[in-house]
Amino acid sequence: MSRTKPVQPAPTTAHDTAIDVLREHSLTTLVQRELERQIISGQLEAGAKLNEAEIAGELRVSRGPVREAFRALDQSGLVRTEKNRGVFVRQVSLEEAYEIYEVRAALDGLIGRLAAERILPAQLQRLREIVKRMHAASRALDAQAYFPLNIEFHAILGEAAGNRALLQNYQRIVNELNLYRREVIARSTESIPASTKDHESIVNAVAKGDGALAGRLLFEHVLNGRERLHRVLQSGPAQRAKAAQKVAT
Amino acid sequence: MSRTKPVQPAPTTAHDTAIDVLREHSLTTLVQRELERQIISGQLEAGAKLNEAEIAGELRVSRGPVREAFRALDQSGLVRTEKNRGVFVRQVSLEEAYEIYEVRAALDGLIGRLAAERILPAQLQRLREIVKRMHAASRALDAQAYFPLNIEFHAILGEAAGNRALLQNYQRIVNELNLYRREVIARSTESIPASTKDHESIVNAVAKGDGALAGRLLFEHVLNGRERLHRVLQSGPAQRAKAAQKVAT
DNA sequence: CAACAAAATATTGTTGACAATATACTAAAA
DNA sequence: TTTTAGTATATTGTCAACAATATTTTGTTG
Repeated sequence: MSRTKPVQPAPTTAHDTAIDVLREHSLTTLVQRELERQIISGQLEAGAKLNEAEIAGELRVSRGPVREAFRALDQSGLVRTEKNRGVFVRQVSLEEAYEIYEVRAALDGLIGRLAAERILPAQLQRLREIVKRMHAASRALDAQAYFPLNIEFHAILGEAAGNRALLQNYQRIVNELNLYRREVIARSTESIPASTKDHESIVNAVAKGDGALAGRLLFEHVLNGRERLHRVLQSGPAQRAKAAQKVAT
Repeated sequence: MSRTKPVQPAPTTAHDTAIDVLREHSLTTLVQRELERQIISGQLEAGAKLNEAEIAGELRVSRGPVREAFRALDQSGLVRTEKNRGVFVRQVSLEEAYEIYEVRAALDGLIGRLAAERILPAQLQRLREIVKRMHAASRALDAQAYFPLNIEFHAILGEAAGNRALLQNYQRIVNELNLYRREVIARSTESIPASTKDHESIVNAVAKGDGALAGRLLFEHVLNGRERLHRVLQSGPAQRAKAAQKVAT
């Protein structure tokens, strides 16, 4: 917490911003964000039990704020609460993931539709550059380079849609899907070429201002991703390990 | 655990259920539900400040569970929190309502698409009956009878879609829209005939199993509703009061 | 009387303590 | 050895007190 370095003569902006952080955010918010980060990043893995006292101790706060953060995380679908037993990082089953994919498809479809109508030239330019880099990563079968591009691609589109309520719901859904750890497996290099083609078509539709087409393409893009996941999961443990290894490298 | 009541010879059902309620739900959950109910019903009106101590006193609990419930409600979009100032029933602006309508359209579109594929004969039968009653209410311009039918109609469709994740997100969105108090105004008798026609077309598409059509119709149905709202709001204070009165009666 | 300053009050933020429940452990019996 | 009952420990649920911050009231000054 104490960013105040006694050595430094001028406790200027650095100190002020630290104060501002505490002025704006309560301990509950800080705890919530930190746990969110740990869950999303996989640092806290699915199914893990969150011990109130332990977390409170690590973050140097009392159990109150931790419990409040738990309620928020529960509502946002990142953890599940069992009365008198504790809270656990949510495990998303295959069936749930399937359902969530459908919801994401609908929201992404809307994003495409709106983005095609409202996107700014600068944003379109960024999309084109990303697709270009995706092609390169695709040719090199470089998953490590591809996935951040994929995330950025959808982030730009979400932004371009210009609908805060939509973006908020979308983000929550995407977070939930990321809980489905096995999804990582699906992020094998196999799906990259097809996915890249999808992205290119989407950008073209958006560039044309064809909202209906862009919406449909994005809708199908998400469901295609779901099917790719399905196929990888059915390919058996051996291939799965292999696919996962490709990613891990 | 000890169900053995030395005094009572027959630990009756009423008592058992009360015990079960406390076994399953924490005070936080109870507070959350009660506040949800009051907000949705309008008993707590938009913008109202929620006083921790006051609510805790009314519900006979301490402030802890109330604060936890606040965090959950905040996350679900029903209240807004200002640090060191308190929590307030969320006020949804016209702009926000517009955005939320778009999200609802997308989700309702998905509901239509899925319901057309998965609906059960019994559910379809219920939909047909509702539409029949809607026609009656429409002819009589009976808003009081119409609106519950409308709610039930969409509830059945949501159920028929058979996607829990979807239904959950849908419900949250609808709750948020209900915070837009002025929406009530839009529920004037004027929109009933058009809305009824929409519903009839939707049922037909669902009955045919035409998911694409049902989805599109529901998507447009929601956006039509938004436009009807827009028109009523632009019709000026006089007409607005008149329209509201029609509903209130 | 208006505007400002300062005290008094009310409200939220945080903490630690206690109660209720679940889990882990130990020992006795089959 | 396995099972089970009972006990000890750990963890969650709830509460009340304290600290920090906002709001209101009061009083003073121009």
